[in-house]
Amino acid sequence: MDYKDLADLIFPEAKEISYYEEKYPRRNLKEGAIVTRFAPSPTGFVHIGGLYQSLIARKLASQTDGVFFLRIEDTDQKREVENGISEIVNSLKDFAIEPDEGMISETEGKGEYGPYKQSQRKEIYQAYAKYLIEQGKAYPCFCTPEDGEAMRAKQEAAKVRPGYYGVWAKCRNNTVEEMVEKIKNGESYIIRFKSPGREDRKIKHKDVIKGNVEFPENDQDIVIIKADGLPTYHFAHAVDDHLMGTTHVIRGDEWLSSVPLHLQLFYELGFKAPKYAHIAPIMKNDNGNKRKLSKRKDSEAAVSYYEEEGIPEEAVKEYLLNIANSTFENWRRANPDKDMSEFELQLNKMSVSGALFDMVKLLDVGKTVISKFTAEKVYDEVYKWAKRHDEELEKLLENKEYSLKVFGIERGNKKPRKDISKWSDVKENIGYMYDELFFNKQEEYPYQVISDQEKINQILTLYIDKYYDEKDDKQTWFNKIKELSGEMGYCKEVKEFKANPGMYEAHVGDVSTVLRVALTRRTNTPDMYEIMQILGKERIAKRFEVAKK
RNA sequence: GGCCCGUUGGUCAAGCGGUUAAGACACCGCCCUUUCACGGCGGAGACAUGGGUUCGAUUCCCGUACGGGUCACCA
Repeated sequence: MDYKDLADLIFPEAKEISYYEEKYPRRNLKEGAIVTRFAPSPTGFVHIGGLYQSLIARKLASQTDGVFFLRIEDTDQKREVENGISEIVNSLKDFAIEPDEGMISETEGKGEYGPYKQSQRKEIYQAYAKYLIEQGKAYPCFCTPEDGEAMRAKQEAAKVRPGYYGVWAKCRNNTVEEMVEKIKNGESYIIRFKSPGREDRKIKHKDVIKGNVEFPENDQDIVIIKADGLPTYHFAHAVDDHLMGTTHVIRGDEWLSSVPLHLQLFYELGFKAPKYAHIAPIMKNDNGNKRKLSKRKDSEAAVSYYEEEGIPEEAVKEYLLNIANSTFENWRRANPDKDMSEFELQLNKMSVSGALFDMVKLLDVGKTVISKFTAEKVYDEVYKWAKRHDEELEKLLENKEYSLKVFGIERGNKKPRKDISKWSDVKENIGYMYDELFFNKQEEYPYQVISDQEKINQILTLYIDKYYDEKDDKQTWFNKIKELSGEMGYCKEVKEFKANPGMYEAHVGDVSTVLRVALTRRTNTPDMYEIMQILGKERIAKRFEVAKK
């Protein structure tokens, strides 16, 4: 009886690993090409951190003519969620991050290195587990979960390091005969890796982001195949990333402390280890404490939040790129019109510690991004968003020709307006351009300096009857407001007004404010000349009548 | 608790032995011949802490404090 017999008894059906090594040949890519992946579990919505990782992975692969694939890690059926894969696929799609290979729907994948869903790779993992058993590098463990708990309790009481290692690894020293007998008696078991490591030895590792780190060697006999026959994360990671030709493992830094184990696994399996890039998480300030953005507590942790708010995907990605490489900001200023795909991301310039998520900054990026959109693009995006989230707005936007005019105000010039940072702002920002919204709302008129209704009525009447002409150019239009101010006894020039305090009751700006407020019920709007042009005299007159009450 | 990692203005961050310690967002003021936004100019605001090493430490070493991560048949 030897390890070979044991291996055959445990996995009689498993193929030789040479079969898989041939089936998945090394990728034929140019020197320096990065092969990487996003490997989430289908446990619910995609986290902003996941999007961050995929964005970085996608960029790196694209920059080097490499490959980016999507692998689904569904080895824990307990945590699985319905339509979990579609959720992930669609989220990436929403942000225009397209994998070259991997899952493309709940059930289908594309690419030569699949299946890309771990639950469908069971036989592969078992083949490699069998291979380890044959070499005496893995063994069946008959300890029950209850045994494990008891062991931990004992370790805790004795104040020793917890885990399945050394003298605590009861099943590691069973003879082959004992193991075979237990299996034949029908005892249930799992497969553990027989770690050759020693805790008193150090291992040095250079992480692409974190730099040099030093850890004790791994000496835990970790589980590689669970009772359900599926692998644990660690084992699946080693087998998959080897077979799929991953050159760079980009993942959250909660994995950093598993590196000694992973390196050991790769070594004992005879695989070449990939490079590791451990990304710091995106944090949130919670009452003065930094903590990871949490799926439970923080709505902004889910990428769906950004779609719901109407923050353009470009803005979210630019913001994320900002966090990833601070040089991005400079690049963007130097290249305001280039596509962000032209920016070259550098992994080793990524921050070692987690950045606090800054919504204010994101929205600032958003308004800059939107300011560069054409009216047509703004219209399309707002309309698309409204269809999903705002029926009332959607109806208004059905008048495309008119809406394009509205979105065209102060847009397309050198200094475009920057007043929209997300699509959910739109209704509030320009809703008054639509009569349906304007007249249906019972809002106050927030007059400022000139607030006497008599005076206001006088201004409105004079303006519409005597001064306003649709054919005026902007200068003439403005001169007329000055004239009106003069006629009302107000100062025609702001500078003069300021130079002679107390001399005038109000100035031309205050008169403009009256017009603006009567027209829009806002104290701040885009260029009033353009607004009037779009509204037309008849609608202006009607609004003034209503304002006069 | 053990083991790792980190700590530059409110936030994101350059700098890595000698700098007036960049820049961005936010904030404040002024200007831009009507508001707001944009833009321009200016302002306030930082090297966690104690010891070393050094002619000189934000930069190097050690300790302390604080923060984060990790110690599953979850990923």
